[in-house]
Amino acid sequence: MGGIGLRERKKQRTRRALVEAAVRLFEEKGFDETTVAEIAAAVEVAPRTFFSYFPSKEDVLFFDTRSRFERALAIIAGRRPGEPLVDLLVRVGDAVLVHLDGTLRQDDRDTGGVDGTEDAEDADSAELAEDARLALRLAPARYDLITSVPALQARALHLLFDVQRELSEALCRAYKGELDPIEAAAVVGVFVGGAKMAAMASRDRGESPEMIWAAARRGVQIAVRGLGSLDDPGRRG
Amino acid sequence: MGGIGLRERKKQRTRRALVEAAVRLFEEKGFDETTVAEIAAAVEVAPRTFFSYFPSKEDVLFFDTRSRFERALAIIAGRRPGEPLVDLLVRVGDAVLVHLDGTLRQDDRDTGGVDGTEDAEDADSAELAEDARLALRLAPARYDLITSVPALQARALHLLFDVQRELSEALCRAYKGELDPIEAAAVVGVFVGGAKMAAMASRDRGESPEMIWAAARRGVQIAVRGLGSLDDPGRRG
DNA sequence: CTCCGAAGTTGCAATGGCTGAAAAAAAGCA
DNA sequence: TGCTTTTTTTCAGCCATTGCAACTTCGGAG
Repeated sequence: MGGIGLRERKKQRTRRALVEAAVRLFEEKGFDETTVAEIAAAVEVAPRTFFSYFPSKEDVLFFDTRSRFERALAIIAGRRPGEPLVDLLVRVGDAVLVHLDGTLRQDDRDTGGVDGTEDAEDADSAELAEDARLALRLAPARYDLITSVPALQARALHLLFDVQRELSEALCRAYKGELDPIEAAAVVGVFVGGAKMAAMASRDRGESPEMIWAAARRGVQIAVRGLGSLDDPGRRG
Repeated sequence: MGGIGLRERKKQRTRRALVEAAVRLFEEKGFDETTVAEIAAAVEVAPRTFFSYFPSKEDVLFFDTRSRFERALAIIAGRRPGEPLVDLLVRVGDAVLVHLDGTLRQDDRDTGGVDGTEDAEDADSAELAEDARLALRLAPARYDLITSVPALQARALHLLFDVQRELSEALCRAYKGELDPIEAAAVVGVFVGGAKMAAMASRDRGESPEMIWAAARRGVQIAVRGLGSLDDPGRRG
């Protein structure tokens, strides 16, 4: 069921056209001021069709969340033997967030026991690369929108939450015997929570992308060392 | 502007009636199957009036979030001199989450420089107590709804996110010179993230309320000790 | 090459959340 | 009681989202 054939190709093209039109319109007129009908019209599709591609107006902005996230799962499943928890988490974080190339390069069918027939796999990875290209192009606009439109922020948080759950399970599996389910969940929550809030705080202060990234790293560092370490008198020394 | 007078009292009564009717209907027929019109009808108000009390159908379930959260802010602002970060956070967590009494008792206008005239303050705290009573009564239903209805879960996550931001700022103020804004945000993210995901994992496994609470504590513990501590060979000893 | 079935698209109609504006009712006050 | 301020109600309407049935297109058999 992967995807060859004219049909599938056309579908993907429409999907991306919808994403692109949506982002452009959201930027130009604002999210609330843009109607689904307008997005559909821009792509010359019936409004009804929009909803066969995306479950809601918000979701069009998260078209690649699933595949991005599956990379993360694969990395966890492919834990290197004896790899310490923190190292693995950092690898996952980098892979997911650097989000630029990665999918564009083609050298990483490393991990996870996945499936796929010959043709289908080629077609799929082509689509994946195309999606990555699109994501790259839309990245700044998307970022602005998600951080400034409440409805999109809410959607993002909810998606992230669900992702975290699945990551927990994967982590638990990868560290069977070392982490119980509760611990695994806590680990993911602590890690993601620290990075997320630190980055957000940095962003709120109007800092540059580099500084936001640095803030996220500091957040992770605090997660790794533990809150207790902040109480030590005479740190910063 | 606090609230004495028939007018204000009536308003609060209507507000609570809306909450109560909404929760009852959501439980009976499901969230999606309940219309705002029905909730309004149950309280004998015009549908339009519902939206002058709550900005959305979801928000009716979070009627006391704001005041609950303000307690948290007050506790942070009232940091005991020299109190270690972790201790304060635990106090905040307990105060907010035990959520049962607390507001019902009347012995805690301790912290934070707030305002209020004589009468208004009395009236307000009466309302607060009434809200707490209502919250207590609705707690189980509310819990079920929020954890099972996606729209409500999303709303809860978004509210929590905004709260975390403000908590970060408060923390930064309470530990001026000890925590910079990024650190403060990371601290809150790590703490809340750990507790949240651990509790959720416990819940997902169908565990009892006590175990969920215990899980949250373990999440906090991991947040405090740091992820790094989990890599130490021979913990669990 | 043509015809069939699957997959996808469209149009239509309806539901229901949410909003703005202006009229009507209630509460507070002189 | 008569005037002012708040709230509620009415009314009209936008738009997201959905179910359904008709219609089109693609891919593959014969």
